[in-house]
Amino acid sequence: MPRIKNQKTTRTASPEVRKNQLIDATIICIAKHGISGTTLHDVTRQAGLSMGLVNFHFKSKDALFEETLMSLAQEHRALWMRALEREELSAADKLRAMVDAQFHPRICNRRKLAVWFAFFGEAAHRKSYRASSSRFDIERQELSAELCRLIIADGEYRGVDARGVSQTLEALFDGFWLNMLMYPTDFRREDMAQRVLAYLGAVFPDHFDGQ
Amino acid sequence: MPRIKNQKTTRTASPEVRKNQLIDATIICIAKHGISGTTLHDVTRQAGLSMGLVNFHFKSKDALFEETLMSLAQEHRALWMRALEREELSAADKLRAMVDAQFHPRICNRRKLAVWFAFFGEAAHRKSYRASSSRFDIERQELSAELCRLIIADGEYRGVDARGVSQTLEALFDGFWLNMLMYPTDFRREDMAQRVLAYLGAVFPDHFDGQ
DNA sequence: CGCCTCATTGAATAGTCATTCAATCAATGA
DNA sequence: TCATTGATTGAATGACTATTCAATGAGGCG
Repeated sequence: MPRIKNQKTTRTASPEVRKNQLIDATIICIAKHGISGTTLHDVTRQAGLSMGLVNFHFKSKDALFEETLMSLAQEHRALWMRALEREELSAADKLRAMVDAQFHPRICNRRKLAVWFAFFGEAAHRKSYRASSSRFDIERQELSAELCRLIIADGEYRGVDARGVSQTLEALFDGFWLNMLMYPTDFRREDMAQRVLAYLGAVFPDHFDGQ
Repeated sequence: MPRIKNQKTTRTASPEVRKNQLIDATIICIAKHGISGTTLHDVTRQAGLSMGLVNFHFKSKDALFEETLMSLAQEHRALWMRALEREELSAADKLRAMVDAQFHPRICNRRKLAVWFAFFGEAAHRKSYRASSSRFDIERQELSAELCRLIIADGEYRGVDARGVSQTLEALFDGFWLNMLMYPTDFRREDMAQRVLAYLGAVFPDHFDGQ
């Protein structure tokens, strides 16, 4: 197998490589020890680098944490965005794809969920964390409400509120995530997408039939 | 107005009074500064007491935090338990009462929600936090599943899974809580109970009619 | 009134940790 | 080869904080 040149282990590397390396290490450390228990010593050891590097590549520990959250949020967004850009899909199929994305193993696993909720726990009193996640959350909320509107029009559903359904969806996503993190044996990843689809089936029976 | 004797401000007070005072102060501080940002100096100042008192009344800062979480969990449990103990209520009414309890202003307010999620954020890596909340969560999960079973039998609903509905309910509770904390203007407390009832109406139309 | 018990105080202690920085080292181009 | 640039190291610094404890004070009881 031919190696890509950049992957050779050199002592020095480009800032971008190092930043990603530190962000990855931060995710592992926060998942293991939480935000309050994660020290720069832990992070740099996990990354196999020396202490001073964080403050060389990032303005501060806080900045590292912010970029870590941002990186999670971007990864998440990229996943659900891909489905929505496929013009050939119906509104219902796009919504189905959003559900799948939400429970995709790349973002919906123990480690990442632990980090998400570690940040949510701090978000209440840290504007910057709230800002990072809210930007994409609002965007997704609007897109899913729009999809619901299309489905309601298409199925001529009476007494169903698009905004209500999309907010309920959002709550289901977050709530299942939390319970998967806390009670992984009761809330298994493979079942959760089905649970959400069952909800959609109850609200939009013509578009999401049972099972 | 006659004062109750114990409320007189004396320099010394019973350990129980002091512990509650410190727990209340802890809730305020965690809501304001998060778990990592809450120091014993903050807590004791908030409580109007001196630094050394925490380690006199509690084994450690950690123990104070654990008892704070426990106190939140107990308060929560007391609220939904009260409804379930009223034998004259139907299963559907009991479920309705659980929904109301979940969004009761005494527990469902910005301050308390911030503290709940601060603890959830740490729960991933702290067994003691997980244990505190899981004990009651599991109890409630089983009770709500039992209520769903009764409703399904009573309404002869086909293709509805009691466990699935109760897990979905749990996710809705947690998910709406999180979104109320993060986006209070979009997710207003008064509407959230309605959203949950709308879900129940979609699943059990004969027991929870629209509105 | 004293005495005793126990809550309370806050300064001292010991430990942790983010951040800084002078020195070192690798790579690149002249 | 040498010089320059920029990444890397890790010990030193300084700030912060949980915990301890000796001294103090209040309340209750004989």
